[in-house]
Amino acid sequence: MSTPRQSRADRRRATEARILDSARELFAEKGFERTTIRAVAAAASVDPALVMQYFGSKRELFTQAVQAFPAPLTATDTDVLVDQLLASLGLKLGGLPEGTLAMMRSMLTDPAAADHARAALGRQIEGVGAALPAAEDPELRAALVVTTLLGVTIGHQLLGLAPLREAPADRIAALLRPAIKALAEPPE
Amino acid sequence: MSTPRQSRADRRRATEARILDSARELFAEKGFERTTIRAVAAAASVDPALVMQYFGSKRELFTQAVQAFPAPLTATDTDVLVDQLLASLGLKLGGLPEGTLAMMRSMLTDPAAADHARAALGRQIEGVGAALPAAEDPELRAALVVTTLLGVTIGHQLLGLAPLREAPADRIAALLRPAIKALAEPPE
DNA sequence: CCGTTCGCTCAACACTTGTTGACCCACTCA
DNA sequence: TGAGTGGGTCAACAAGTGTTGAGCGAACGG
Repeated sequence: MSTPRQSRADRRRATEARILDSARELFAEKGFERTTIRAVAAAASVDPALVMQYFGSKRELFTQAVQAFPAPLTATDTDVLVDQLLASLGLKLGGLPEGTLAMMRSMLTDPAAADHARAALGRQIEGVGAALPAAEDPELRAALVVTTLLGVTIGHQLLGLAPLREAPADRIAALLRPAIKALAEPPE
Repeated sequence: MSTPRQSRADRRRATEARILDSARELFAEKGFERTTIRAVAAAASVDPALVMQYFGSKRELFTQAVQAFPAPLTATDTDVLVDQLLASLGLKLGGLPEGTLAMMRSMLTDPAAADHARAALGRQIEGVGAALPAAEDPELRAALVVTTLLGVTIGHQLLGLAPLREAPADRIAALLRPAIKALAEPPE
């Protein structure tokens, strides 16, 4: 029993990761406001003070636990773009990363999260807009594409609407594809 | 000065309405959690205790201030349906009623609001589904239609994304229409 | 082997929140 | 005019929050 199975540094890293995981999960489930440091600490089997010691503040914990929306896309072909979008917005197996869900969950009620989300969605819109064929109002079209997928994701992942929860992912994608294309391409 | 300009009952009704208006506004702007009874009372130039006396609890105040999503639609023709949807989801002049915005704002972070929203959206989906032409998966299509418009509304009214804020409402409606129709009608 | 580091806990503070009961006073009405 | 109703305020409580500083004890390093 002279040497412990884990070094001090290992334990330290493990605890920090455990806290971060619990935080991500709770933030994704309940949002920023309703998630308390004490609850995160309890979920990670740790004292609340330790969370503060490691992350400094609840805000900073949130920032570290959450991850931004998926990186902006780069595609030139509309079909490829649609594929990328459908894939990136969580319709695939396993859903979105929990950090992204946490971000989205708090987007409407937390000013800082709202800023973050606005910026990330803005970048996403910019990326999609650049990839759109030379149509009128590419930015507006891109914004509609992105917010459409945002709405479906919210209804699916955050609200858990029954028709969406029960439908197979590729069926949703198949139905969504023509709609996205209609937004992306000039119908005239 | 023997008779006041307003009867006691009138004043009573007026202050109650003032409280309700302030509450609606604040709930719509900051959501349930971040809106405090004290802030509502201050906005209505009234003592916090009076808010409690009139509405019993913060929850009850929220319930009374908020109003559900628009009533389910009844339409048999797809084009008419699309018109109704575009009109009902706040793209028209003046935007959505503040009570509905309050509901949507708190939808993702407040369990009670989430229940309410799920139910209302469910009814809306049911209504749209019933109006859809006899296609495959009418409920799923309806859910996609509704969540699509939900996403655009969130991006527009709650997040204030620039491309949507700056675009004229009928332009948005014009671009959205083919997409909605693509969701509603079997492409095959 | 012993002093030191450091991961971690304990107890408490300061503050905000929803909520309550006692109270005041202008209006009502007999 | 005088008792009483009721709109409205004041001060306080109890619970929960983020946050902090002192301290314990096991792992570390010489």
